[in-house]
Amino acid sequence: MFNSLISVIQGQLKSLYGMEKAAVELSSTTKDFKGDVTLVVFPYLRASKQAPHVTAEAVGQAVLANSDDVSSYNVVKGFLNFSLSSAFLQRTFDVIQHSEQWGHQPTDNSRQNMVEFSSPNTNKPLHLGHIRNNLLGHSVSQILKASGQSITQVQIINDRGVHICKSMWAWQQFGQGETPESTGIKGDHFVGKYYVRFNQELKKAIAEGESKGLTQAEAAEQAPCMTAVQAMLLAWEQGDSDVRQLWSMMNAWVYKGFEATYQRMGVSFDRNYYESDTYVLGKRHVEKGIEKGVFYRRDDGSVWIDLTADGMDEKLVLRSDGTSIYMTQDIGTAILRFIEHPIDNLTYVVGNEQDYHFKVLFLILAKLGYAWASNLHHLSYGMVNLPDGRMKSREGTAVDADDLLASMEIAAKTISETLGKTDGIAEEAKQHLYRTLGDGALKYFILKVDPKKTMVFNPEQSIEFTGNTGPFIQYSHARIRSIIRLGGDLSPWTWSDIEIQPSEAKLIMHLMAYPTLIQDAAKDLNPSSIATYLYDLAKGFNAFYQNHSILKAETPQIAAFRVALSTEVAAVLKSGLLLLGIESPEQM
RNA sequence: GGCCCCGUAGUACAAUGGAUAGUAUAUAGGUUUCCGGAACCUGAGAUCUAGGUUCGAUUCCUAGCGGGGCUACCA
Repeated sequence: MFNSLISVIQGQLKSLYGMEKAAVELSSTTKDFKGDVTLVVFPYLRASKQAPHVTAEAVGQAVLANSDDVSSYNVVKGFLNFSLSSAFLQRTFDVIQHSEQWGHQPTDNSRQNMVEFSSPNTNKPLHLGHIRNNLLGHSVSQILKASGQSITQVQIINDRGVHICKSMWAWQQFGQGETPESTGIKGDHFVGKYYVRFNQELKKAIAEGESKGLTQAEAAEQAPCMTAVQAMLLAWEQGDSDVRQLWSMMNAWVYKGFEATYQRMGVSFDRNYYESDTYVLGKRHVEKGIEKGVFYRRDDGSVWIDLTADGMDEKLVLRSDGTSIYMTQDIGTAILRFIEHPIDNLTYVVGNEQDYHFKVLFLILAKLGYAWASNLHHLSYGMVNLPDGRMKSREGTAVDADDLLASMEIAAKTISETLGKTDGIAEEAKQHLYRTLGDGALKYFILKVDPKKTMVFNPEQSIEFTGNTGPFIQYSHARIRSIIRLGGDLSPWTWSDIEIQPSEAKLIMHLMAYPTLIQDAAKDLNPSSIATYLYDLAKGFNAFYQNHSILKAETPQIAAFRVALSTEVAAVLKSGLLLLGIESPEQM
């Protein structure tokens, strides 16, 4: 929206100081100064050869004379503050009002991006760490879509390996044939129970080993349950039908459980990859890489890449027995995805403990000669800690995803009932509402934090519904919608009926920033900027609402304009919350 | 040890190199003739330390201190 103003400023900088295509950046004026947008003139002093305030004055005067976007200006030291004209605000609001979906770009099918997220192990239920991953993956996908990209959402499920064998072995030993159905336990929790059981056995065996003078590592290695699990893993690799059958059955239980959790969180995938299918991929590429001289084989048969010249280590890419590791699989899967799908970008949502892994992976793919290696992105997010420290699933301090979602819903119910605002809503709609509000609180609490930062999850604070929270924004939205409903039929209005008030101008400018915000959030893969924006918008509207009557405005035309403005604010609140995976109720 | 990330009010989070470092909680107070008070308004409270670059540094660079992660023929 500032394009014409920026080009006027550039034109004036040229005619005043002979600057060709000067960089012009406008920022919004700090609240304690008069004006709407600010140009910092320090960068132009070299060309103007004049004092900051003289330069600012000269530019201000020239721009005012040549642009009807601004109505006045003032100068404070090197800061040139413009006030936007009514004409500019009117044009801006007209554009917002007449756009199909303000802020969203139409999907450009030539911009294909694949987002991988979630990617759980199948031996235990999802926990709080997975929640951050899923919320980020879903939100970033929505943001990329809104920015105009075509998105494919995928996950790779770690369905094989030593972890699931531990659950399998424990179930075989102690399960006595019980199932999720027979016990009424959700499938993923059921399998997780046996993972815990295995670890109890292991702990006992280690204690026993240590008492015989073994080191902890030796004791763990020699523990009977561990050797049994290793044997089971080998049998799986060799395709042993009993083991495979057990494996399929237990994974199926887990998938059923996961599906319920995903649905509850509101996330979905266009395609699932399974590690049992992909773990052998990549070997062929390793062989080719050896021929190219990218990798080298050691005497024991293992294959490595030397990255010391790039400031990293030597990394293994194939074991000496010829089997794949994670890296091998990821090389193969990435190549496969670019062959199978017409994508030009691939984004991995994975925790920052794997920063090094992805650095190496991307470098290897570049060395193998794939041009798209520069279009691989790692959305690296920080861990979620509890107020008293790190979560540890083995110590039982992990926050279970299903429990957390359920308790948020209960908290929402309690608060809503206390406030007594849901009387008269049908019972079924109430259930949905509590869920929506609980989700809103949780999702906003997690997504408002910069993804790359380690965050503290405080259960008590996460169910707060006042202040900088999801329900605050949901409430603001619901209240606006309520007013609009009350308004009913409104008289027609034109700009000649309206004198835009300062707080209305602020709202228009806030709405104006939405498209750029989405583009920036997409570029940075960062939903937290959306959260901050929505909170500020809701707060700005509430301040306006406090001081100006909407339906009982001075004239019916002003009332109609304010309803129109409110409608656009509500639409952006709703649209922005959806980018965070949060619904906006009409009533709460 | 090596490599990477992070240090902002009591606590939790903001701040494309720009003005007097924002917001929420907690804390002290205020707003009932009014469309939804889950709201609004006011007060007090912070950039780990020492250098450097810059007209200007929470932001960039160096060193130190503190916290976390990675450093497996695990994923």
